Amino acid sequence: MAQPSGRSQRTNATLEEVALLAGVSRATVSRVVNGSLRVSPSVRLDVQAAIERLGYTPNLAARSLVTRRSDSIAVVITQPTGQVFADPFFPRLLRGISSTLAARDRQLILLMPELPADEARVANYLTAGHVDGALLVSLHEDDPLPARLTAAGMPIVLGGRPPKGVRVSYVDVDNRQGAQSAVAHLIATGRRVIATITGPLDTAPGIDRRQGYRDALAEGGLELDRTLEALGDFTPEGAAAALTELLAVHPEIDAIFAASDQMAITALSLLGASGRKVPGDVAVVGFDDLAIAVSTNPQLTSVHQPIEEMGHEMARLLVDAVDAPDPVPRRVILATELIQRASSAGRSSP
Amino acid sequence: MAQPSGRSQRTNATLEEVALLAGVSRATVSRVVNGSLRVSPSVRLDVQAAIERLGYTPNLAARSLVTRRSDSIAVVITQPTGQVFADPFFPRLLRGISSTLAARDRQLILLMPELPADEARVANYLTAGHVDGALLVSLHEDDPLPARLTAAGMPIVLGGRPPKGVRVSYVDVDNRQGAQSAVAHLIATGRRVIATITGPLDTAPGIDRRQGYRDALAEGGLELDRTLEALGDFTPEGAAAALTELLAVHPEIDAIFAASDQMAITALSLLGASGRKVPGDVAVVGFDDLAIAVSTNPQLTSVHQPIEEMGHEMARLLVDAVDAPDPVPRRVILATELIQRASSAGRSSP
DNA sequence: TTGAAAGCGTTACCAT
DNA sequence: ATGGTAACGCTTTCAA
Repeated sequence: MAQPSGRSQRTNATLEEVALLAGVSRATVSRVVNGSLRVSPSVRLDVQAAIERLGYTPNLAARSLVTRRSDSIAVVITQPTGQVFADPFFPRLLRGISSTLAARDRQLILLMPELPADEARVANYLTAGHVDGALLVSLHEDDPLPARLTAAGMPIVLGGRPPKGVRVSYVDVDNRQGAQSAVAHLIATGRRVIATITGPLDTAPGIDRRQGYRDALAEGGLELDRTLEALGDFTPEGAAAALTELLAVHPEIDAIFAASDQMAITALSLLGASGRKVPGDVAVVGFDDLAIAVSTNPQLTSVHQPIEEMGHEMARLLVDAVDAPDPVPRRVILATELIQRASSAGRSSP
Repeated sequence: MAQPSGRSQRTNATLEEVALLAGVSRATVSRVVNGSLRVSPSVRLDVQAAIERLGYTPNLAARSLVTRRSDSIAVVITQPTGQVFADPFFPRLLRGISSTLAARDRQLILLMPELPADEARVANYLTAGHVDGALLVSLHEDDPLPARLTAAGMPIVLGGRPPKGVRVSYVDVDNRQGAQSAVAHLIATGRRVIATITGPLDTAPGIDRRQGYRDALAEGGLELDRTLEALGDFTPEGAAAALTELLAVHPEIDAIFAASDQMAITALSLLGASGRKVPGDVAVVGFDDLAIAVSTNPQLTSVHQPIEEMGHEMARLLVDAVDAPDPVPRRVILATELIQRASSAGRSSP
């Protein structure tokens, strides 16, 4: 597995050396390091001084060998097609996860299987007990990983609603409510022929955002017209195709809710090309609230997702589960927020 | 350090159990696992069968304890202000790093210090010998980490040109050449009053891209006019301010090279708002080639960076250094590519 | 409250 | 080519 040669190693102080310097036994030093209460204050001070002096840091490998815990958590990002990466979702999620994990003294081990072959490797690695738990992000619909890990007794938390009837803990943003508020806003500002460009309908966000669209229509007393629902896939190409079709069938459209900013931006430019004014003729609302939303012309109204907080919650849930195993799956749904900008300004205000 | 309780653990097969089943000694099994040649084929087969049967996976902690290597690599992302994250740079870089590391059987440990306090923790963690080497990305100008790690004998590779006279291995994209090709293209298509919106000039990309702009001007026989160089900071706000100033002083501008797509997109919308046609009146070229470059109106010409390849090279360089220590710093500069789209179409071709 | 000693699972050296 | 046997650095009974 690892045949390459070794390398020069900073000789770190060991527990033994600290014990020697402090004039106590290894066991006592260990107790100090691990915050045991059964150590007299004076000895504790001596030991701490010795630790300080030697710059001692515990050898994680040795500790892990005996405790059978690694104090590290895997984050598994199973990139679907690779295309879904037009936004800085992962950096922000990772930042959220990372800061919470750091605060609780866990290492973040990042696994990004690309090929199906990698996935087997990953599953193997995880079940081999090298990590105490796993955070799973952007799973495909039929990914066997959650079931396998759960069966192996490994605590996991998913990012995003799990497919089917998989009973596991997860954290998600409220896609449905986010979409609902976006469309409700369009209705409130006088739009009546509201189309949507959906995400792929084999993904939870795609499904949930469309449902939010339908919810808002129903609540607003507008009739659901399936020909106003164009299937997109979060990509510019897909959005362009969907919108072209939409405009051909429904030239009277006065608002579009796109299930992603990427698609909304495409819509912005296509609408312009077709001679329609935004928001004069057609209002556009996106989903994601990417940074570029303020750079488009006009600036894009969009649904903001608390991505870092999602990371925080995922890490918190998992670490809690690792520290105190509990078979009951938890779920956390985070609220989204509609950020209103020029692309959906009411007709009264140009 | 870690006082919380343990947790249920999958009891993995051990070397001992495999040895028992295969009817050989632990040492022999170890040799098979590590691909030693000094094992007879028949025994090797027996052992492999036993491994398979038991689903044996080596205990990394135990291995690391004796070999004094962790077979894991840290990726340290010291996010500067947090704003610089308008593009999916990190996911792509991480993907590149991850795949190369996986291919060479190293674990990727991700460290994202946020506060200066975290940085101390990180430095400590790294020098404690828990990883075999570190990949450092997006350092601030005066970050002490490279020096500290190098002094501690830890192999490191930087992503991006190092500040000042720091002598370490690094991988960078050819920002200068990329900018040069962008501006050369503008000159070649008949533009004569070419402005630039720079990045922050205390960062390597900011400096290098401006230099590329100047190179192209010189090569094209155009005189350098510093009032055509507006200071930006990669953000929409900064770009807007810079461009407004620029247009006030030089209403005759017929091309803009923005040091980032984010800024180029802002320029696109501001130029439109000011009544100028792109590319009819003014050509615009960006840098990054973000996915949205194809969704803007008009589509944005931009300099493409091989980010995943950058990750590959970084990982490769580091793992090589870990396996075969060598004090000579290496550097790899990756070529960029100008992707021509509508925003810089020549005047002859509308 | 403290110390002695027994492992944890692996590698690597030394015999055979 | 194979096996026996020390380590590796730490935690954790068990005694004292």
